[in-house]
Amino acid sequence: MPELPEVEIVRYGLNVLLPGRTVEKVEFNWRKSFPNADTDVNNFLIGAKVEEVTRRAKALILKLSSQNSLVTHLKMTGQLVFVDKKSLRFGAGHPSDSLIGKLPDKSTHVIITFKDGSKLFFNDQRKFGWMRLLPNAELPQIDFFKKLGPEPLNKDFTWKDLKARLNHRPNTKIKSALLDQSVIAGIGNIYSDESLWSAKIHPATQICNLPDTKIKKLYQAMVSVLMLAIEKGGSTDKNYVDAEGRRGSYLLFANVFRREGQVCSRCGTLIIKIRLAGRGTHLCPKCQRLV
DNA sequence: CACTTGACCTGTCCGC
DNA sequence: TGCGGACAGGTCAAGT
Repeated sequence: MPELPEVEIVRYGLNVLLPGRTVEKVEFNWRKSFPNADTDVNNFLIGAKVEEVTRRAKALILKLSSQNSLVTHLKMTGQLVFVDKKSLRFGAGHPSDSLIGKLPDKSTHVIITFKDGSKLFFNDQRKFGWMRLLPNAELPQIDFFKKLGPEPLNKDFTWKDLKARLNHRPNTKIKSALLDQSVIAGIGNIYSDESLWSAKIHPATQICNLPDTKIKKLYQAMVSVLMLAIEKGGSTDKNYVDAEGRRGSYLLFANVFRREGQVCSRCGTLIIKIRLAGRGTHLCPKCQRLV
């Protein structure tokens, strides 16, 4: 479930909390979550200082003083939550739905303890997520990063760039293309449905049937949907929380996602849910006509 | 090349 | 109350 806005919020939070802290201890209990943990942790993670937290697509990157990076992908149910020493000891003073004071729990797979006693928890109920320690120089070469398209919120990414990338796949349905990380990086199921509703485009529209005006609208919709989601703390369906264990409220503002059977806020027609690209897909059948 | 299906996992919900 | 099955959605690999 974490898509670009959620991962960006976690990045922002961690980048406030982690830089300057030195790793003292690493515990992990699920090998697939951290496949190269044995070989490199002692050499490049223990004793290293966190310098900066960055993001590419839906991946978080903790830059370390050891010239390595700890890369994390949250996939659908992953969480990366920081807890300071005081909260670890007392746990109190936080809202009842906050995770702080309740960690580790049964979904905790990795615990990083810093020299000052604070901890970073990697939780993942469904165990799809992963952490990997890689030399900085190798980051651009791993498959995951190599094939990614541009960041939609980069200032130099324009609607014409979007058009050029979409035109490489004229016969693809627009929703499939939005979900394809090699076309644009960071969009997932929630924000593709929301962007398409906002631009009044049916998710199954073939790209060759989209005039420039629609692609421009889609570009604008995508950017404003992503920015609104960041402003609202992201979308929490079940699992997503930020770097301090707080949930996001964007789904309260969603127009179609998980709103099948409710009325379209633009025209009053009932929102429907179909299956497309193997995913639940939500749309207004009147606003979003298939051409 | 476009598209679908299955795999990876667990928790929740629905119908019987 | 318990049980089986469908479903949730990010990514990759394999099949149509």
